[in-house]
Amino acid sequence: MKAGPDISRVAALVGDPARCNMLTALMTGRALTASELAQEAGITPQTASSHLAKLEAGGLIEPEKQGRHRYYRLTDPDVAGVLEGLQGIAARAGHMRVRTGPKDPALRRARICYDHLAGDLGVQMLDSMKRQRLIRQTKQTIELTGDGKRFMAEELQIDADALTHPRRPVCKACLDWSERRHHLAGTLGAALMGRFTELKWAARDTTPGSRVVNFSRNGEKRFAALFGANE
Amino acid sequence: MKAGPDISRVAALVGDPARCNMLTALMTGRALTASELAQEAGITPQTASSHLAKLEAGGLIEPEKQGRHRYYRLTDPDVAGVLEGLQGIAARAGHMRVRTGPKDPALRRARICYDHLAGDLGVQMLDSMKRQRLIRQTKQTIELTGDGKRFMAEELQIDADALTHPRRPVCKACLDWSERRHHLAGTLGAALMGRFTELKWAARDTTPGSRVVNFSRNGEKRFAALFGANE
DNA sequence: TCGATGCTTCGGCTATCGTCGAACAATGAA
DNA sequence: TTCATTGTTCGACGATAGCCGAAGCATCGA
Repeated sequence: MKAGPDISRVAALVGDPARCNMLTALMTGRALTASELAQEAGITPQTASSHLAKLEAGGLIEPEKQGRHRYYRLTDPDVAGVLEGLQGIAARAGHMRVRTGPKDPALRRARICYDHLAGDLGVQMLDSMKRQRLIRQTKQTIELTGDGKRFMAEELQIDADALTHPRRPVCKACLDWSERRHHLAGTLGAALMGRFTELKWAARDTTPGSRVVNFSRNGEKRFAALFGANE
Repeated sequence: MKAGPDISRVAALVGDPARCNMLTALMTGRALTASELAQEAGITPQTASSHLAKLEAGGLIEPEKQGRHRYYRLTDPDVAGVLEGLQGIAARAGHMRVRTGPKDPALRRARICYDHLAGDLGVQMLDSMKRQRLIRQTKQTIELTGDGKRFMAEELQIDADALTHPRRPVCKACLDWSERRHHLAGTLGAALMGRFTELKWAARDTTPGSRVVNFSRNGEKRFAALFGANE
């Protein structure tokens, strides 16, 4: 009947919200593990595994085994191109992001993305660090400047040199789910989140499975002093 | 919990086989009626009506009322672009729709892909143009060489400099459905197809909705003289 | 060797959505 | 008017596919 490539099968892969969240998370160009992607999509690892297998079979993503992790990345810049094209059409049709709505504003403000801070405050922190020249962002990589290392040591007692890891970058830009802008990931992002917790500036919500991060009144003040929007 | 420009909703629209058939049928650029599209998709008019309403709401197609008919067309060349991109990905993944078979050899030989020549002859033309160094293909882009511009002007009276378009490239490689190789798209591809039609070398099949392109005896000879396989 | 972690497979539940029959509305022609 | 054609709405059915709990591999570290 019809000849040609089966577009609909590929489109259907992108058509599922969970898979779509995974794909957009991968649009940074960086590879993410299966669990990270599951968290990004807000689903359990089992479900994610099923989705990832389908995306792989559809040629949209490629796996790379490293130890017991499975890193996935978009197979091709063309895939990202198509996703961008779809974004354009969706935007034009007014299908803009259904703001998670007042349903869970806390999740938009601050949440855990794997092990680091995401949401409005996460994005704000990365912005502020750039503005204060604590980090330098070149093409694809981010690294701490000398000022940045001093800042981490003096203000937050974080030894930047101790953060090197064989397979994980110290700094990494991670596309924010709700904000559509980058926040800081990598071992530094994780270390910062850990320090915030230790200092009792912030704590993960006690609801099991919740990714919300609650800042204390004092914590919010101290955070703003370091990474405030008006720095 | 979905955020982001809602690309999954748009993708899901394309993800249904019936709707996808309608969209590909519209890639000729021609407007088709609701019943024609229903037939093209192999579904009843009731079902088609529902699908068309969804596609319209999603901004993928636009209706135009004429008497008791409703003509639908793709809203935008960008939509066609995304569909082409999906074709490319699907083809790479080997998700071809099986029926390419000997079912319609004419369709495999020459057909319209949106507004340019596709099929065996389309692939052959691009190959020949490369061989004659009329175009230069770098990493991701294709462009006309000086020789190419002269060739277009002298042999086909096409002013290459007049083909620039704000949102569409002059040359673009488009993965061919049946051949699994590239043919020439972009404004140049469209201009060439237009010239072939004007010169009466080729004509679109008169069957409504058909994408077959019929070459005249003379047209085939002239085409072969310019883009023959043994050039 | 033992546990811990990351990921996958399996089975069953549920909800979504595509599908069509039937009836209805709108247009055009006799 | 009356009829034919085109397209839509409504209701119900059924298959597809997403989801998770539980269990099973695989890998790493000790």
